[in-house]
Amino acid sequence: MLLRMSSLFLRTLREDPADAEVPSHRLLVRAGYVRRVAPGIFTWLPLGFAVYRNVERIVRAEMDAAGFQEVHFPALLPREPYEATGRWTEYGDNVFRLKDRRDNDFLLGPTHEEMFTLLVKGEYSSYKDLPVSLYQIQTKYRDEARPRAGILRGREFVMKDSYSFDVDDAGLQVSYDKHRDAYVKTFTRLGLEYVIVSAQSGAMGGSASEEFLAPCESGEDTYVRCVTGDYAANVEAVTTPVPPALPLDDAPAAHVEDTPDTPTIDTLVAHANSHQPREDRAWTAADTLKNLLLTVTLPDGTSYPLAIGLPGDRDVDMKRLEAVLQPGEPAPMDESELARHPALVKGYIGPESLGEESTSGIRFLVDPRVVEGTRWITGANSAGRHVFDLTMGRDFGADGTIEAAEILAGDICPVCGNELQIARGIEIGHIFQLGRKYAEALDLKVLDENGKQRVVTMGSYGIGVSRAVAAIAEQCHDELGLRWPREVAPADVHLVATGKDDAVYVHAAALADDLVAAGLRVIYDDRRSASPGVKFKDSELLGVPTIVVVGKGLVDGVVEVKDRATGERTEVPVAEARDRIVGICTA
RNA sequence: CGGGGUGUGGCGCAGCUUGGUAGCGCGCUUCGUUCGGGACGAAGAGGGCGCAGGUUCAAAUCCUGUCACCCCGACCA
Repeated sequence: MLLRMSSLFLRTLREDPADAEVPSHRLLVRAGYVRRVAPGIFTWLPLGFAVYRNVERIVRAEMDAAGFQEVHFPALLPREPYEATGRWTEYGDNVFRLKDRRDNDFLLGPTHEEMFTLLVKGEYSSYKDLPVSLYQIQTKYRDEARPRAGILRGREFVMKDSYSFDVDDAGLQVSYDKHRDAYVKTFTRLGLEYVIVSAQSGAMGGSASEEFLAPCESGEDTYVRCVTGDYAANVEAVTTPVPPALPLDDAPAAHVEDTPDTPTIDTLVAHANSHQPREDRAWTAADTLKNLLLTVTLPDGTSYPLAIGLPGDRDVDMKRLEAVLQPGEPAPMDESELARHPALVKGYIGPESLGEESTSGIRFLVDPRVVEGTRWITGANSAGRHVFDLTMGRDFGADGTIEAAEILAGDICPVCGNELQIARGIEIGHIFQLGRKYAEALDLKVLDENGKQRVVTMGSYGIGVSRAVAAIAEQCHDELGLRWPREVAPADVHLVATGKDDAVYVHAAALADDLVAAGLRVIYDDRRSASPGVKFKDSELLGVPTIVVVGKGLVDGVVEVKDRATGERTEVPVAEARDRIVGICTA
């Protein structure tokens, strides 16, 4: 493959595009790989499309190698299958909807669980046919409320989605593990640095779920990892280690105190330290118990009140809260609802007024850190007063625990007890055990060996193919431009001819042909009008891994070979150039 | 949906406060010089200022309305 810059459909930009913030977006536009056509919708230009195809090729190769079979659904889909699983309405504004000339409803597929389930249902009906895993590489459409970061979060994007079908949970686990292995191979080959984190399965339902995240500042997902490397999880899925219970008798008896002018946790702590000093150490915000009131709305429109108690040094993480309450949607309790619970004194709500057995009857869940024997400063259910040394298990109880507190750097690893770090990443893959949700909704069953109907259990596995291109760009660039890993790069060699000497161009063209004949993909900058500076800048911007310069060294019988990633440059005798370059590119 | 911001040649921007009929850089065309780190000179092509009303002798500039886009947040398999 030989691309001549003089005729290549490419225009690089000297300046950053005004609408690009993240590096991948900026560089992919500047280097002429993509162009925006509408918010979250992009055109791939020749070099960008070459990279995209390389990523797609690798993904496909690894799926095929794992024994998964490729199919291809339409992106334009009828309403009915999505109606059957309730997602026609559930997806809301996020799905692109349209009508045909007869006024029938259609949608542009945001995901294809229904279609795969129905496909298998239509073809298979025996346990002997299972397991089977099918996949497709498809353009997906989601009308994101706010597309952002260029290719990273678009409204049209390409995704590889796979689905496994098994008769039982053991089979599902095997299929899941096979996909996990295939993903590990795929992302490694793509040259991506990634972490595998435990995740919530989200609205898709199901149980076991892991995400592949590419660590990166621009990433939208926050995850934690243990300094020892034995634990990583999406913040939504982090579990808080439960501290050991303390003896109930060690704490002083609970006592109510007047605490004027303490509207915030900080002022309360200050007041406590000056008026009710603790015997062993100073009070901190972590010694206060704050009780939040929520109204949780269920999909059927009904709602119920919920109280959450957590240490005062932490806020509620709405994402975590929503994840655990799903499908319920939490919102702060409004004044009118609050007014219906006379036992609650706003600002001074204490645990004694909460709980299903209490006067309010409101379900009360506490943070896992609130274990038996812990003593708290908290509301006394009386304006202007707080209760001190209120001890869990002695003075109050709860209806259960809830993982809703924000995760902070330095929190304890649930596996080994070391500290957790917080980092951001791009979700490039997600695997999870769907279970029987879709099979049940769409009645996918097979006959087992006893002739009985069995609901099939499914797994669902996705790789963001177009997003992976951006993720690689995020991880592989420097201040000069992109630095593609060889296998996804748009070419192996970027051959630059400089100067005005015809001999240089004759020689460079011959070298380009030789390299192509040796099986390399070559971009040859044969432009006579561009200055050397422009050509060097462009070669660095485009990010092809090996840059070869034929120019002023030619009179001394050498060409220059540069490694884009390391910056290393070597002079190579002309006679050896071809073999040396081929060697580098095929190493 | 809430907050902030921006719409002016292909791209990046100035001009708007204090109305007078649009400018700069990059890119593009032609000629000449140049040729190892985004060359230089000269001559050009290309927009009527998001859109719709209004005020005015006169509107990119003022007023009203509207649309779009970007960023932060909410939302998001």
